[in-house]
Amino acid sequence: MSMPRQNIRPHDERRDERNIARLGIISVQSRIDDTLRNWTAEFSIEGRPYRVECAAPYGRPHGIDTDLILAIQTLFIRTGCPEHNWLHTTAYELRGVAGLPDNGRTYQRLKDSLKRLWGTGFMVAEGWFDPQRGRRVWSSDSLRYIERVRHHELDREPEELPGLDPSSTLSIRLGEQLADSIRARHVQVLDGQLLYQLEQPPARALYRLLEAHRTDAGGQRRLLLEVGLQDWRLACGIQSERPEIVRRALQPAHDELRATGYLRDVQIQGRGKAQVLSYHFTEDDAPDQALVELLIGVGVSRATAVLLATEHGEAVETAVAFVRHRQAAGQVKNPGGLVVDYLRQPAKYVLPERLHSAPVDEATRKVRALQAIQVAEQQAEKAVKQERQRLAALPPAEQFSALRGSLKVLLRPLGKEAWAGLERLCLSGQLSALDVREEAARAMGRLELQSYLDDLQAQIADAAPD
DNA sequence: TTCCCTGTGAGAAGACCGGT
DNA sequence: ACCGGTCTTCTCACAGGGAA
Repeated sequence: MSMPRQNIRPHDERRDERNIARLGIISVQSRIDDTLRNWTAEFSIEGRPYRVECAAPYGRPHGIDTDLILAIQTLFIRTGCPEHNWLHTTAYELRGVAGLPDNGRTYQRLKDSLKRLWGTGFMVAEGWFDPQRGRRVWSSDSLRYIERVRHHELDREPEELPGLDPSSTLSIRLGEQLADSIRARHVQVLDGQLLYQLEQPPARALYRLLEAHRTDAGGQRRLLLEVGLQDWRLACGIQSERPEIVRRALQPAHDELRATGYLRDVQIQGRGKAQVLSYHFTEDDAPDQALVELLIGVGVSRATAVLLATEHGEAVETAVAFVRHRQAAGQVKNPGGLVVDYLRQPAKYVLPERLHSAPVDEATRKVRALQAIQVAEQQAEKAVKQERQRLAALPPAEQFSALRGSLKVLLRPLGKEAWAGLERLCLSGQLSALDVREEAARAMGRLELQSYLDDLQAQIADAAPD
């Protein structure tokens, strides 16, 4: 059972760690030879070398695995990137954020996908950009997308990854480096609207890959990306070495990305293995990319953000500041909508005094775009705190019933009798359900759940002599 | 079930190269 | 410059099997 949080709609932006996205671990192909369990790729994009060695006992990740890893990272960031690296969610929520249809087959695919992602381990040599030190680290390291997957069924003993169903509760522990890198803000923002428009998984995967590679070390998004076919084949995880097959695999994705306006053009020059692909991105007419990122950060789609930044220029900063101010003061149901409305009809709104600001220079603006991400995360944290306050104010019985689900998951090993005892203590107010849940969650994060449960059991036995 | 992605192979066309 | 041999790459057709 996850903490109540702002629901993510299909059109909201997705977050994605950029280092690993560049490695091409997840193939853009929709089908793949799953007998291939080990592979090594060495390639170079925009002059940056990459070397990856992978083992995937359940087959190489591909197709919807991209959607899933985006959903996992997005949800992890929304819950404030907890230090224990666990994401507690449900198969239903994950499916929704991944943009997959809600039917029986999806849950089977979700299970397969999680297994592939969890099973895939990789050694990365070179090309690891350390955001803390602001430079590339030239060492090799073993990484994993997902460290553990736990699936809890409320009334059944846990099994190893049993079949997922919509009501099941799912806990995913992100790989250490992945989580650390996300915390260090080495993330890219992907346009949910665009992801939603792209019908085929290869097109979505290619969009993610292009975004990761088009951004240079300074954070600037290039308008042209030129890649050698051989390098790009490895970056995309296309298995065939035949140049015409590689092109054929990319063709539908190129068509889709052009049709949605993300790419202006794709040119292919040369012949055979010496071919070079030139991706021409649509010129964002917005004079300043930071403004666009700022808007996306409050939930505006990329297309709309580009439009607004073009039309309104620096007023965007005031608008975003206004919405942040409103958010901090109370509830804003739809921050994206409020920003749009503010920009279109500023007369409707009264601006607080301190938000009237002088025009700022380029550097300040970039810093602010970064801050916007941090602010969004602080907002999420704040929402969690507010929810905690609301729960704390409830009478014991109501508090218990509100938390019943998550307690049941956390404390499942207690057994029926102790559970009944716990219920009595919580209902009578002798124990606070909220405290119990928080302590249990903390204990779980420190891998000390068992000793906590033992303590709790003793407490229950003392308090309720039969 | 149908659809269509992907790998394979045949044959044709092109690129490359050394010899005349 | 021309030729012939060889290797690469392209187009096309087709089959298998995973996705919807």
